[in-house]
Parts: sequence; structure tokens; C-alpha cells
Amino acid sequence: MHGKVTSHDVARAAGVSRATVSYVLNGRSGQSISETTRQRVLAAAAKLGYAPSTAARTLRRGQSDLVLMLLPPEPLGRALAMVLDAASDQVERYGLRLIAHRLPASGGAVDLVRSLAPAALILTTPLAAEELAALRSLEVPLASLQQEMDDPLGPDLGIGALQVGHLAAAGHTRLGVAVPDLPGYAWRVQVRLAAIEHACARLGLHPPAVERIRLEAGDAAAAVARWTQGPEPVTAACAFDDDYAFALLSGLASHGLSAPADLAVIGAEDLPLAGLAVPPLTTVSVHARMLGTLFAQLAIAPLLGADADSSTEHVRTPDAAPAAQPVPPVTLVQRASA
Amino acid sequence: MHGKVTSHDVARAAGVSRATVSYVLNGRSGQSISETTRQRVLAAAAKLGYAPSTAARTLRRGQSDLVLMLLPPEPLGRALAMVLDAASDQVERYGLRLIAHRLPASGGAVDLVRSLAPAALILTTPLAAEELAALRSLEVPLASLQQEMDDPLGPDLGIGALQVGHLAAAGHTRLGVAVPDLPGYAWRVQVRLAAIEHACARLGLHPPAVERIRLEAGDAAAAVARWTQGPEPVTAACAFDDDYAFALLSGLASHGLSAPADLAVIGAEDLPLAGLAVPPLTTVSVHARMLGTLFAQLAIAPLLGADADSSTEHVRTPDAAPAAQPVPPVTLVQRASA
DNA sequence: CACCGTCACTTACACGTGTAAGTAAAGTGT
DNA sequence: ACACTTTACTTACACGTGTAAGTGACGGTG
Repeated sequence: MHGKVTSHDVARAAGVSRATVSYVLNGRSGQSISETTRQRVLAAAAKLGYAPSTAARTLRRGQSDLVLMLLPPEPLGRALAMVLDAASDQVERYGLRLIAHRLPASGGAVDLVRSLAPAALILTTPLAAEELAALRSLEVPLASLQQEMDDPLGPDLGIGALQVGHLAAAGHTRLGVAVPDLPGYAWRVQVRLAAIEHACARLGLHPPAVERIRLEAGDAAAAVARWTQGPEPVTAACAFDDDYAFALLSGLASHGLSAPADLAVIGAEDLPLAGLAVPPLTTVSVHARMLGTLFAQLAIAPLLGADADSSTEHVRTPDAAPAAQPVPPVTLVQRASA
Repeated sequence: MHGKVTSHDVARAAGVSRATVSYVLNGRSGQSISETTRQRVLAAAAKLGYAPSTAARTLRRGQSDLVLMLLPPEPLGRALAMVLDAASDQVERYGLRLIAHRLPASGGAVDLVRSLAPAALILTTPLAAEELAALRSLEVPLASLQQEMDDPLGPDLGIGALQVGHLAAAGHTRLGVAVPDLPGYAWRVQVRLAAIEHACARLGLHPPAVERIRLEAGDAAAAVARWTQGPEPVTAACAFDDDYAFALLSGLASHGLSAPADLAVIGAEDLPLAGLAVPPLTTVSVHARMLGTLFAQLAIAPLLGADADSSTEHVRTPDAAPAAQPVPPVTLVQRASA
């Protein structure tokens, strides 16, 4: 009952051959097993606490039952944490398991995937083009924020467009943008800025005034000062994050100003804290759980399609219908700050 | 260069036997290999892009090079995300890999560990006693927040004691505590409350007045009202989290009160936002990165000790000295709110 | 009674790796 | 010149699993 329990042990305990055990536990269709021995095997397996070795099973099948989620090198934000959560739930409905690995900045994703042989891959962080190409050539089903999301909503999920749209509808024409200047966030910042600039151009607004700040009152205050002074002041600002929106509110307060009168502020992510700010923060809510479910679905879909093939029929169909909902993954949450 | 590259392919390309490539790549000490063939093998492996199959290697060794970190069912907070980050860094210095798996509420940790055969285990979430016992009997090196941290600092890392100590030093004798009422946080809440109650008793304060609230302005305002009204009002409050501290500040504001005059408020976690609150939040900083490093070290240590044994000598010694620092993992950050 | 199909299994092999044991040639000591 | 160590490999096996192919026994049909 302790150390290692193999199917051989189960077979001996049940008084049958090892193959029989395998047939019983995997419910192979082509084979017929009498009900009595089937029960005997099941009982023996349960009693011994048998858990098949993923290593051996993976070696045999050429593919494991793990879905690998690659995380960005920077620490996870709340949104990504919930994506992980939801994806994990979804993946388990198919009898698979989700594991996450933080990708070091040095790369090495390809080797990991080669050696782990996961059933599917979920990318939540951008990769070098050649690394991505190498991954694709590995024939592992792959869902990527970088790529798959390119078409439907743009790689920033439409956050930038929603922010700009709301501010423009309120009559603002000169916008500011506050983003982190940390290297780890470079790609996401670039994507967001592109989306915001595109939206401004489409709506006929002036090009946005970008400020790269640290998450400190001083930095935020300086940015606010640069925006609000001068002949043609910025009247509204998009924050990269609710965190940065908080920083802007704090910066305003340190000048004796406040939102939305002196500067409208809109955040992104809808943190639990957003409603507690003074004034309550208008923000863009990211339905992270839904995104996670969607990602998992995208990654697993090819495995289901190949159900007819002999290679990957170990993927269970789920109990309840999962059906990725067509709800937009981001929505505006209007409060008082913009 | 595409699909699967096995050591057999490398051997053929280098014109040697498969065993030779294994000896070369694993740098076995007992064997002697001529420098010329060694280079030939290395070149062939690099050219073909060979990555050894973890499955086969794990099967052979009986133990994989993965360190498994089990995450709680609830979404990760910032602190835990940074623990993951740091642990991942530390583990990779030893040539191992860290993967994280979100533990479903239903359990099933034992089966996962049995089948994955990880080199070590890091628990960041409590398990049922019997499940923990089963894990321990698996002989996998295990570092657990639940257990290992019991002695040095108590399972709440000393956060509660630090909070109470600071408030007591400022002359407060009647304290309130604000904690979440979400079921997912039940264990952590219980641990924190125990620590706070213990600290209050030790310092001769009155037993704390506990309020279980949701992260909403209304709930927080009600809690503040119950504390501040009455014949013997609470004058200071410990929040479970900086999030809950923000909620308390918001609750105070909605009554026209403010910290620390009407109610001193102390948080925990030192979010980036903490310094941006009005007033800036006094809080307990958790050195999450250091904790992560420490955990990883704790988990890996048994593998290093067994270096003399033949079982697990594939763990590399790190390039730089890692040396878990004896710095306390939590420190007080005094700002204005308490 | 011979024949055939179905049932309920068992035997045998492959997956890719690490490593103990074997082997042939070259070097070394007396 | 012969034994004996050292060098530089190769051959062979085991890890635990999934599954194709094989094997009796049994039941039914001609």
C-alpha cells in the first residue's frame, strides 16, 4: 500500500494477467471481459491504491495527458491567475491535467515541450518567432494569446478600444496613457499602445500622450502635471491597469485635483479594489475565467477532432456541455472616475 | 530536425552506440570517452535538436526532474504568484524544473504525485490529514507551508503577531480584525485569527472583535460602524490583506471618518498600491520571493544530501551559492494609517 | 463428429532511456 | 614475451505501460 504499485501488482492480487488489468482500467472496446473478473480487478486496484505511471503511459502513447500552460517570466497578475484557474477546471473535465510552467527569459520552451510531450499547449506569453515556429512543427495542439487572439479581438482583447471609446463618447479629444516602464511588461505595453493609438486615429482624436511610470505617487504626480499643464491639456487618461489607475488618482490628489473633473481616469482589469477607490474607478472588466475556459477549449479541440484516429482516444468527453460562450471577454464597468 | 529525435538518432548520426551518447550527455564519471567522439556526439545532438524524453528518463530513474508545486483551489494572490516565481528560479539553478498544478477541491493530490513521480513537492495549500500522511509515505521530499513553517514562525509567518505588536505599541487595547468570509480562504483565516488572538492574549489586550466581510464598501462600512459605536469602541483594526485594509479605509470614508484618528488600520502583503492609499497604508510586507527561494531550498535539500547515493545524483550543484538567508520573511512597513 | 465463431483471457512486443557487464585493442610493468 | 591494467567503447537488460496477436474452451450449426 506504500511505495510503488504497478499494474503487475494489481494483476497478481486479482489473479489475472497484467494485460487484463490494462483492458479493464482503460475500458478498451475491442476486448470482452467477464463482469466478475472486471469487478475483481477494480477492487484490487482500489485496495492497493494503484495509480498508473504517467511516465510509462506517456512513453507508450508518445503523448502525455498533461496540458502545459506556459506562463510569462514576470509574476502573475490577478487576471492571468484566474485564467489559469478556469483553464484548469476546463481541462479536467476532459480527463486531462493542467500544469503550469513559468518560462524563463532565456527561452528553452521547445526543449521542455519536446521532453514533456504534453497533449496540448497554452501560451500566455509571447515567444520569439523562431521558437514559436519550432513549437508549431512539433504537432502539439496549441492555443496562443499571441496568435489565436489576433483575429477576433486584437491581441489586447479590445481593452484599449473600449477605453478610448468610452472617453471619446464623453467628449474627450486629447487623451493620456499611463503604462509601466518595466522590461517584463514591454510586449503587453506595446500591444496596448498600438490598440489605443489605432482607436484614437479611427475616432479622429489627437494622438495619445504616453507616460511610462513606475507605480509610485511621485511618478504619477509628475505625469499628471505634464498632462494637465500647457496650452492644450489632456483631459482624460487610460491606465494600463487598475493599479496604474490608482496611481493616477493618487497623483491627482497630491496636486489637489480629482477625477473626473480635472482628469477622467479609466483603468483595466476590474480589481476587487476598483469599486473602493475614491472616486470609484471606471474600468474595463476582463472576464478572465471565460478566457481561460476558451483557451483550454481551443487547445483541446484538435484532440477531440482526432477522436476517430487511434492516436488520442484517451480524451474523455465531458459530463456537462462546456460550449465556449460567445460572450465578449471584456466589458465596460462604469463608475465615477470617467 | 522535426518530430521526435531519440538518442538512437543521435547515435547513428555520430556513428557510435546509443550507450555512448547517453554517457556523453549525462557526463557519467565511471566511463571514459575519447575527446573526439565526445565532440562528435555533442555536435550531432545539437544539430538534430535532441531533447531526452522525460517520460523514458523518469521511467528508468523512477523519479522525474520535476518539482511539483501544488496550488490552492482559489485563485492565486500576488504573494503566492511571487513565491512561485522565486521557487521556479531557485529550482532551475539545480537543473530541475518547477511545474505548478492547481489542486481541485476534491483532492486527488496523491494520485497526481504517484503518477508524476516528481523529484520534490512544494505544498502551498493545506491538505486533509490522511492525504498528507499518504504523501509523506511516498518518500518524496516535501516542503509544506502547513507543516514546515509551523515551528519557526507559526503558519501565518508571524504576520498576525507583527500587526498586533505594532498596534499595541501605539497604545491600542481593543482591536478589530477584518477577514474574508469566502470558503476558499477558510484555513488561512483560521490560522491568522489564531495568531492574532494568541498575540492579544500574550500582550494583555482584550480579545479581538472579528468581522467577516466581503470586499465591498457596504460590508466594510457596517463593520466599521459596529466597531466604533458602543461603550467600549475598537480603536485599531488588523486587516487580513491590503485588499481588506483598503475596504476598511473606504468604509471609514463613507462615515466621514479617517485613519488613523478614528480607527488605525494595518494591512498585510504590501501591495504596490499600499503606498498610494489615502492615507498611505501601514502594512506588513511579506518577502514572497525570499519565501519561494526558501521553500525550494527546503524541498531540494534532501536530494542534495543523498548525493552520495546512487539514486538521485542527477541534481546539479548550482553555479552561484544560493544559501537561504536568515532574514525574517515578514517586516513592518510603517506609513500613515496606523 | 467436424467445423467455425465467440468469449475470456494470456503472451509478446515496443516505447526511449540509464547503466551494469562484457569485449577488444592498446598500453604498462617485469 | 607474457600477464595485467587501462581505455574506449558495445551489448543487453530493466523500468511500467498499451495493445496486437495468439490460445484454449465452449456453444452452436451442418
